[in-house]
Amino acid sequence: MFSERQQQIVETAIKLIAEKGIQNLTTKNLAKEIGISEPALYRHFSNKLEILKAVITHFQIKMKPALEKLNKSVNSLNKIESFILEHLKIISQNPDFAKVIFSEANFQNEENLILKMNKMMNQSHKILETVVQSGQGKNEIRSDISSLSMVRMIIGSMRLLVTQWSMSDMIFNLETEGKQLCEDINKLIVAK
Amino acid sequence: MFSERQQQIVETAIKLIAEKGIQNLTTKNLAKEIGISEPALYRHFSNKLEILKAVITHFQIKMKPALEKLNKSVNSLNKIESFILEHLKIISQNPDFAKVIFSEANFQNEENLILKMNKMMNQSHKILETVVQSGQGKNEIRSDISSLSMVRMIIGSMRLLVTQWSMSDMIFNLETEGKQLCEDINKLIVAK
DNA sequence: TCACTACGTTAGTGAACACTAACAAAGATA
DNA sequence: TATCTTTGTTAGTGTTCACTAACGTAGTGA
Repeated sequence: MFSERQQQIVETAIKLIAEKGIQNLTTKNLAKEIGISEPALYRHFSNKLEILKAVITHFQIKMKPALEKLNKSVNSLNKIESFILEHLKIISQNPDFAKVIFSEANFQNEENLILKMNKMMNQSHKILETVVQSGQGKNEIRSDISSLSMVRMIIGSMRLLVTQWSMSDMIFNLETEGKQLCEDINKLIVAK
Repeated sequence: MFSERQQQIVETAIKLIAEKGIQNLTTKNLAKEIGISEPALYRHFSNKLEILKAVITHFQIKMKPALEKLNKSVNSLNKIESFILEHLKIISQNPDFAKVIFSEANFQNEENLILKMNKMMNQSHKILETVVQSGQGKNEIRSDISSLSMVRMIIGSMRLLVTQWSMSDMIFNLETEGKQLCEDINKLIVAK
């Protein structure tokens, strides 16, 4: 789908945003970082907006495995644990993601980009909500709490963990800290 | 501390950011929205960065009451409920806040602004962590979960709720939904 | 009355922005 | 060999950016 050069452009764009925010993503900086001229960028993308769209598509592709691995578990609690840890694994392997992926506001000025980003997020939330509801049905997860609140707590704490990791300049191990969070979530939501 | 005109500038800046993101905050747009000329802005702030600093200070001032009301409760669970609901109350009264306050990445390009923003956030987190730990000591809150995880879940779910509210164009009632979340958090963390 | 301060204005600055016109050269195809 | 496509270059476009110089004027206090 994307040529090698296109992938290089997208990955460099993410790197630039991660370093100094969206305002650091200029065609000049992008071309310089790659080592080509500005007009060369336009041989691979028709304009800057297309590059940003490709950035989001890139996230979608990279994050997909985290959702696919859910089905390897049978138990709902294991599925939730897998959901969290697989996401954290991918993010810790691609540290630049952390700075960009949860900052929806970055793309706020372009209607299309927000929609694309929201769609991606909502998809994840719905999958997790299905898992929680199914777990409640099978009496693996406590049923006195709404699945909506549970999903908010699981995803909310995961996102905050990533934000803290990224803002602390990756000072702690994301996956280790994630396992601790998983254990604690597990204790809270398991059915008695 | 801030003159009336300065306050008007800060509030209009927040409005512009909320509408179309940080890239919509230009001196031209700001002056036009207020109804004065661009150079007039510079009679009240020496440059644009000072305006952004004032935006964060504005948040600090507006959010302060949410922390002060904590001491009106004795019970730890009530304190946590108050922490969440007072924050949500202020945000729902100032809807523009929602779009701006949790988008740390917006200010990523200016070292000083990130520090100022992080400091504000960490202060909140520490206060809440103290409340949780004290609640665990008094056996009001279950002690088999680390206070760090609890704080992450409470603040994480609260932030996600605000993000969802803001991204859905305030389609639901933030305070009503917040009360439901509080109830569910309460059930999860109360000591048995 | 006169000077000073506060707060506006118009008209403009250089720098940075996304993007383009025109051309060059290497490799594949006819 | 001749032509076309792909992918790069240099040199530039008009627009927008934050910010400034110079000036006007109403209100205040000596």
